[in-house]
Amino acid sequence: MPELPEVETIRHGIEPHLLGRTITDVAVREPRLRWPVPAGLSEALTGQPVEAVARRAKYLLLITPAGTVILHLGMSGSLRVVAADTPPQAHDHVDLCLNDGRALRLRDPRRFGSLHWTREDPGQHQLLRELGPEPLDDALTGDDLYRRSRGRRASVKAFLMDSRIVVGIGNIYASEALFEAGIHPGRAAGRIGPQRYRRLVTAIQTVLGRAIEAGGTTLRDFTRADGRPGFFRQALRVYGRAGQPCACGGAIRQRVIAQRATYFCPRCQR
DNA sequence: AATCGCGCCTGACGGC
DNA sequence: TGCCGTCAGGCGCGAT
Repeated sequence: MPELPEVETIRHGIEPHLLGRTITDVAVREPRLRWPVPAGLSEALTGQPVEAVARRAKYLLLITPAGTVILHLGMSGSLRVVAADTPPQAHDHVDLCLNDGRALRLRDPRRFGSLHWTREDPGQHQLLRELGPEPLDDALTGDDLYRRSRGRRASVKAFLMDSRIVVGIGNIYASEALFEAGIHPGRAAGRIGPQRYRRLVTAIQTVLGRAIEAGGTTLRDFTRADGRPGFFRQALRVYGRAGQPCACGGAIRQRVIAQRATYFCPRCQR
């Protein structure tokens, strides 16, 4: 499931294939994604050069002079750059055809992903407007998290996964960052001090940075634009390791916190 | 205002 | 072997 490191890996992978290329056609074989793929995309995009391939939170932004394609990969979405005449397989829902005979192909078996089109500033789009800071920017500080967590009784894990607080952290990296910071995922967000929030921000940045360097985490179906898996799975310290020993000698536990499977070491995390 | 629970969807997996 | 029920999981939305 693509979280921030996986989306950043995809962005980096597709960027050289798109930058400066012109869109020659858009083929929508299955418009029923999380929201319907807008009609008239081909008319809007044909002839447009791709000026930039950007990312905001877990959204990919394909920026053209006429507007921006906003893409979310949901749980199972992937992007490949293929020869445009490659026969589409099951769940290959959308092709953006390029003027070099290739196409950017969106596959999404579970169809939790989405594709939006806006002619306005994408930052003002409904889906992006209310998002919190990027975790890898200096904009995110421990003092901010501390301030915004006051009075919150929900778990720090739920707090971290709230995209209005900070974006890009999903189920895997929430467990990993909290382990790295030595904070128990079930602790109420409002009962953690400023020092520990500063440590948490450092942990988030360390974990996400390392995951990006490794090309993301492949659990089952994540692949990069060229089809290779990511290699961060073997570097995961707690996620998916219930019952295995932590470095401290204790056993890693699994529990449902914030409605999701959560992994932690009860000895290292308080 | 914060929090919770739902629903979208398919493939994998386990039990019988 | 094959069928079927269950679950995972991002995230917006409505209910509380």
